[in-house]
Amino acid sequence: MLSERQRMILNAIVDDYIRSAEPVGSRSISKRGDVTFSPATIRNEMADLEELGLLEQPHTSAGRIPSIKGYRYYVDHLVTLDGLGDQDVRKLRTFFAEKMNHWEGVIGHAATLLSQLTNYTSIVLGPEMFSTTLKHFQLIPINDVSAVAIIVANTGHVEHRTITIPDGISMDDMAKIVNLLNDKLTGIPFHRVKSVLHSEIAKELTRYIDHCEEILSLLEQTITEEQEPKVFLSGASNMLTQPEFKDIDKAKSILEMLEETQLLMQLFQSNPSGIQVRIGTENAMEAINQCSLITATYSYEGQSLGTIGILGPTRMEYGKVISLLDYLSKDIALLMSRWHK
Amino acid sequence: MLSERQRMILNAIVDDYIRSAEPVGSRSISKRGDVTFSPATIRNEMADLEELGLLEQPHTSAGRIPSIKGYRYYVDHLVTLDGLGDQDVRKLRTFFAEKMNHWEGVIGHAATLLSQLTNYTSIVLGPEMFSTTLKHFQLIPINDVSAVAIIVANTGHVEHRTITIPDGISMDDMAKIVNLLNDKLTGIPFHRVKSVLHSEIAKELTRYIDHCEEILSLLEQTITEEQEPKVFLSGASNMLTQPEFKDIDKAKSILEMLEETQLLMQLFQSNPSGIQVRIGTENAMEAINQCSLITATYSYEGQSLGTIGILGPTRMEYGKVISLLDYLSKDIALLMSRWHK
DNA sequence: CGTTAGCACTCCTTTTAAGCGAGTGCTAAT
DNA sequence: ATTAGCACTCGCTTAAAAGGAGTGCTAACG
Repeated sequence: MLSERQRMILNAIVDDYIRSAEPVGSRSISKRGDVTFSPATIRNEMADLEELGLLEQPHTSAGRIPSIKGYRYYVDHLVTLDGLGDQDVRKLRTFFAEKMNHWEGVIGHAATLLSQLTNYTSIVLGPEMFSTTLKHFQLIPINDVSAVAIIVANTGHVEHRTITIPDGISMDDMAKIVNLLNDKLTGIPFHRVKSVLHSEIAKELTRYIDHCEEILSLLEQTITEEQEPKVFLSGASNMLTQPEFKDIDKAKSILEMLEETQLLMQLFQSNPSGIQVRIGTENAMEAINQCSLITATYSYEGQSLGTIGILGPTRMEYGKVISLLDYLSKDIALLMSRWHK
Repeated sequence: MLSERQRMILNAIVDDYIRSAEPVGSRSISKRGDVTFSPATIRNEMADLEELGLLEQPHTSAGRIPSIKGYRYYVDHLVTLDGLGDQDVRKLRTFFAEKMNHWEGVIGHAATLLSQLTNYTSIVLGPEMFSTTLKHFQLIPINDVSAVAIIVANTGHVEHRTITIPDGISMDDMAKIVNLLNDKLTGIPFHRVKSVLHSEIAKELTRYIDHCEEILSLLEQTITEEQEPKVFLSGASNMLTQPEFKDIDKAKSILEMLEETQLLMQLFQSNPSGIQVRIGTENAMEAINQCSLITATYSYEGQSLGTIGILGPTRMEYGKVISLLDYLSKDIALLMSRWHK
């Protein structure tokens, strides 16, 4: 349990360090105004806080910087969430104003906005189709051997891919298949599509058409494989602004990680609804052990759909970022519900 | 006009500098084996080459490095295109083997491949729809007020966006409009869609439906706005590997530029078919004045469709990159023609 | 007893100086 | 025409010195 004074001092140190990126000394805290004790007193408290593991010293005779544990305490107990400035609010308001006609637009724009407002890197995961239902399925022939399969979800989400039509399947057959699929699958949640495809559709299909196994597995692939969400990244170069990454090698390993979509999705794996803060080594990923990741989920009809997140140095403006993510995730949810209500 | 010996020396200097990134001295050239003259002789020639503007000296008593003009001469007259190693060829072969079912897959994969094989940054522009024709147009209602418009090109390219249905337009009306559009627009090249929409469609539409101006402009937007090609980027972090960008600020300004899709498209603006090399300040963009950009167009039925490119330091392995781009652009063209023949 | 002034000490950072060495340009010899 | 020899330049590395921010401890103060 920390005393009130210790908490004030810890708060002051974290705030100062977030601004300056340099170890904070007792003198500078004493001069801040909000902590009215002398440097000597503050030094004593700082020694205690260091013993508790909340602060560390880069070397003897340097100021203190917050440890991971220190940031954690700050985030859990001290941070103030007033962080949205006038400009920020104005930009966020215009977020609604811009006409967006597909979700990629919304999500991509949100990513850009986040990185611009924070000067950190933003990572945004597009909506998962898990809880959405199939609205429409269609095959459009391109030529004799290939067709475009188009899948529309009830959220307006569209996926498509080109498939090769197996030999021995006529145009008529295709039309029948499409009708059958629309009959049976419309309104079915995507995560159940696969089983319905196997149980009901397979039987019907064998009646009409030969070679049905082939086309069935093709459709299965087409419909089920595309469920992985898309990742949007913005402001990766902002990482280079941070003094902690002036070392090219550190910067490089982070940027390399950011380029691997797979890894980013791993990073977002366990996202409980609401806002989550992962500080430094609390992140599983080696490359971002000196970073903090703050994520917020956006949801539609109570179901959490996707995630927006900010990656920055552990020395991050937690207050500002948290309130921004909170605000924007609700905005996105609202925007999506307006579309599809 | 350069003498044979001068060309050998220039070639040796460029080759050496590309490998080492350090100013090349007369002594080290003399020891290479392929230029059998003494350092003193080589020094004389180097002084001449500097006077011609092909070499420069970072400071007195340093070795020489190629100037922009020097690289230009190297690329135009000296470079050897044998650059594809065994591994490279093997990886390129597997490019065809992977199953790709939409063009984004091909293009994205090509970008990854290029950056991995070269350790530079690759930029790839997806196919322009300019010369392609409309294959199918469809509106799929999502709910009472919105629908998804889907546009399929004869190349299998699919675009979609959500539109809001204006008041006073019924489902029947929509169906009529879709039929009309498919009748009139199928087979029409995209660049002519707009005018056809205004001339023929507008007349017909006024007969059936009120409020037609509104929906017409909506459709026009939908169909014409989506023609801008998509940009794929890979290996941006490779820039940080190059010693010339160990300076964080230089690296940052380049990475920032790479994040702006608009700028990248500008960069590719004038792309005559075939391979183009732009060295250093030959690039219009300030941020990449210390970079070289090599681009190759890939085409389909004689019409150049899109561009693949490599961005690296001026000290780039021109031979290897040029042959690689040449090879891959033809591969992509072949792959696309196989789909749609 | 909590708080604060004073002071010696630590250690990082910046500055200055010296020496090294790769490379050049010129001259004279081959 | 080519090459060996040599004095000279200048960036880079290493070493030493100066500077300074900040601490921990002790003793004095209210």
